[in-house]
Formats: sequence, structure tokens, C-alpha cells
Amino acid sequence: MESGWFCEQKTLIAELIRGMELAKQLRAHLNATSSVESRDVLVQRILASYEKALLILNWGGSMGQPQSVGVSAGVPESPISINGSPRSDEFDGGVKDNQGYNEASKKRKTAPRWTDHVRVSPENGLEGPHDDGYSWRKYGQKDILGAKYPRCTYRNTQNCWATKQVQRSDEDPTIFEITYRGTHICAHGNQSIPSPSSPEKQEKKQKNTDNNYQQQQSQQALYNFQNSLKVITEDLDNKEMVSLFSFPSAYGCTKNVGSYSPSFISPATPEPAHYSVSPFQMNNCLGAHDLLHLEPDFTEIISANTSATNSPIVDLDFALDQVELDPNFPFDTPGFFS
DNA sequence: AGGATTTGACCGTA
DNA sequence: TACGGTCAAATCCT
Repeated sequence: MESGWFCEQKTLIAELIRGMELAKQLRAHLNATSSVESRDVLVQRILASYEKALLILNWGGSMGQPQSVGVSAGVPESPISINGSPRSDEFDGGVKDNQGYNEASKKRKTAPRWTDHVRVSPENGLEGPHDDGYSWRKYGQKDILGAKYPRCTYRNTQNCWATKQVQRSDEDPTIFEITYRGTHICAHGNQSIPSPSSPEKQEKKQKNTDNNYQQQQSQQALYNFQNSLKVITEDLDNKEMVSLFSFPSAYGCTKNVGSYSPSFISPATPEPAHYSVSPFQMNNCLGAHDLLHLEPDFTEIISANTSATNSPIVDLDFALDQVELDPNFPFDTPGFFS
């Protein structure tokens, strides 16, 4: 459990760092001739970041105690002490019958859970991706009784038990309900640490670093992009947090909607890369062709950054992006945490 | 060839 | 027993 809390601390620090970075950005915007909307976006992101940090503190403080589950917890995913051997693909080798599987199965049931609602706006084109920064891999699609659209299920690819379900709303087909379940124990993509991996991997990582740089340089473009976003974050009695985004036209789960684009190296797994789901590939419940009108570079920007506009709960990557982007960040700066 | 996705089958739960 | 979640072989994609 100690390692779990350690992980929480890292997330917490990342959130606080993010909040500070956003505050800096806001300060810059105050001096510049930026729009009110972009400032507002920053303010919202700052608030979301600190809100999440507080939630982590609350949840971390109750670790080891029974967690109320069932309702959307509105709680950030928190580490759990499992053996870190997710099941499928590169990490699902035969754990099905062992105790670890059973324990993990139980924990999954009692794991924190919350829901995002992602809205797609047919007339406006892509206005907001839903890249929560984690690397998801689809492992199931199920027709749900009484539901018009199938439910797609995704699992984190980084030795992580967290899962994500995407269900298109029957009432409003422009809305996708994204339910996050379980606890992230994975290192965040941008949290990749140098590893003596193969030259190929290192090369990929270098490319990723380059991407980060490009993303940073594209920050301004992002703000312009974000100005067109409709971001509504609601705190539903701390039980559920909902973010609404405008998306282009969307479809139900479809086949062959594309692949994940390599973006990071996973230090903890034998995987050659950490795959970050691009907004267009968020899941097969979104039609990839919805987004074809966008330039690849632009989609990259979106993928890397708009998670900051996501639910304060699920957005974890952005903060860590900041960490990696500035490895020399003065953590020991006096008063930094004060 | 390696990795990602699809999809029918299996399993657990209510 | 029905339903939803997950598995895993087959298939597709790069």
C-alpha cells in the first residue's frame, strides 16, 4: 500500500505542478492580448487541477479503508496493490487462474468509477477530443440490451487494470458516455523514464520528445483551438464529474477505425511503445472519418493537449506532460508548495 | 512480422 | 437464465 500512496503522491505533485504551470500561463495571458475565453479555459483547468489534487488527498487519506462503490465516485484513480500483471496481450499470460486474478477481479468490482460525457457536435466539426492521456486498447465490444449502440471496452496497455467503457447515448447520439473503472497503476505515458532499452526504443522516445517539443510550441495554437471548446464541468455531489465537449459527427462503434499512434515509450513493460489514443481514435465508438478533415499535425496537438479540458478526474497526463517537458523544474524552490 | 482490432465464445453476477 | 464483461483466436493493418 505504501507504493500505492507513493503513486498517489506523484499524481498529486503532478497535479499541483500542473496547476502552477497553468497559473503561469494565465499570468502570461493577462499580460497579453489574449481572449477572455482562453483565460477562462486556463482558469477552469487550474481549478480542475487543484480540485483533483484535493480529491487525491481525500482518497489517499482513506486508503485501506473500505471504499464506497457503485456510484460514480468522482475520485481519481488510485493505486491498488495488485501484482501489476494485467491479463491480456503482452501481459495476460495465464493469470486467469491464479489468486492475483481473483483479487484483481474483486478489486475491479470495488474500484472507483466515474463517468465522462463527451458530446459530439455534428455541425461544428471536431471541437474537442477526448484524450485522457492513458493508453487504451480495445478488448471488447458488446451489444447492450435496450441500447441502440454497442458498448466498447478498453483496457489500459500499461500493466494497468483500469478499464474504460464507451457507450453512445441512445437519447442523444452526439453524446458518448465514457465510464472509467478501476485504478491506474501504470506509469503515465509522459512519465517515461530513461531506460537502457533498445536503440529502436530510444529512437522512438527521442521522437516522442520531439513531439512534446512540438506540442509545447503549439501551445498557442491549442489555446486558439480551445477557445472553440465548450467545456462544462459539473461536480455532482462529488459523485460524478461530467465534462461536455463538442465533437464532430460521431457514429456508434465501428470497425477498423484506425490504430493507435505511438507516442511514448513504456518503461515498465516490454511494449515497444506507449500508445496514446488520439482523439480520432479515442475509441471505435467514434468514427475516425469524422476527423479526417484535420491535418495530422493538428490532430497531434489535440491529442496531446486537450486532455486538459477533460474531466478533472481523468486528466492525468497533462500534468505529467508538464513534468517531462521541464525536467529541470525546481521542485525544491522555496515556497513552491506553499 | 509485429501489433492492433474484431468478434464469437466463455464466464461471472444478479 | 439473461445480461454484461472479458478472453482469445482470427483477422486486419502498417
